Amino acid sequence: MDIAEVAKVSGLPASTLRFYEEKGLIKSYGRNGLRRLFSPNVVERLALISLGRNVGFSLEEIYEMFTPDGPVINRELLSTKASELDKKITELTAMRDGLRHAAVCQAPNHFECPKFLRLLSIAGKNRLRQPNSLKAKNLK
Amino acid sequence: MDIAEVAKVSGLPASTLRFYEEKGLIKSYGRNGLRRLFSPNVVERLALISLGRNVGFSLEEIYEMFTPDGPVINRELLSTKASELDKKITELTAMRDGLRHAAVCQAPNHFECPKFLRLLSIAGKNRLRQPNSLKAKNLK
DNA sequence: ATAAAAGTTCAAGTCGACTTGAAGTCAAGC
DNA sequence: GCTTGACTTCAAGTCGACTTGAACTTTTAT
Repeated sequence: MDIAEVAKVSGLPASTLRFYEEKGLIKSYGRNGLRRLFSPNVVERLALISLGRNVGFSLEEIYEMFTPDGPVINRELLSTKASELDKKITELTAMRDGLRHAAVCQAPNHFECPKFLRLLSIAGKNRLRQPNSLKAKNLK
Repeated sequence: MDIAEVAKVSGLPASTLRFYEEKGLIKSYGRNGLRRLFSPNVVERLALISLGRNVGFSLEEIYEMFTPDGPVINRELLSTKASELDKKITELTAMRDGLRHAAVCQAPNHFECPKFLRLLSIAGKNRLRQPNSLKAKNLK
């Protein structure tokens, strides 16, 4: 397949496909002149990448998970990521239920509704976000 | 509370708190000299913002959902966002199950495992990502 | 054989969400 | 009353994930 065809069936712009190839996320198996040639199964891989992006993984995480060096699959990493998703599903669920309730709740604002607060606090099991610079700061 | 205290209990750097205030996501109720004064319930609001960020909402979405103009709450928006989360939960769940399986699967790579592919294709109900420029392009 | 369409590289630009730096202002303890 | 440290503003920088533009090459359709 040429890049335009992959773009069409994947829904991703050609620029993104080039960018992904540069990052090692996909591969073309050769060239026709200058033009990249892709095998059809790149489409499946792109679907996986897109799904990964949608669930909040960075390109780097996706690379680590799905581009093993040699025949070695990092099973521990996969389990870890699965657990992270599990935690996130809890948060999403709490937020969803909170929103659904807020949509019908008559409280003047969300913070005066105990039900809303309780739903959200479920996600609060694993509380507030950590600053990016946590590690660096802690060294001092 | 002064900004350092809010930073401490929220786990967010002061720079982020200033940034959020500038964006209208939080408010200080006044100043002591130059210094901002925050009411304690800003902490609760910050927890909601952090949760929102964690579930993938942009600051703008969070603003729209939780900073009503006047007493009007946009209930339809909240329902819509709840449904988006529902869809996302489906994706997260599929990815989680795919990863959990891949972690123990003996197939040489994930794309040769029918179970992995089937799990992911569940999320494929709502398929590939759309290019940013979809609308613009379609006008022509 | 030639011109348009489609592809290529590489550098620079964009966008959201912050962070960092410089330069200045306060308030609190000594 | 003065230093020091916590705060302030505002501009600029950063990072990830792409996108865009310019200059160029190759098909491909006429």
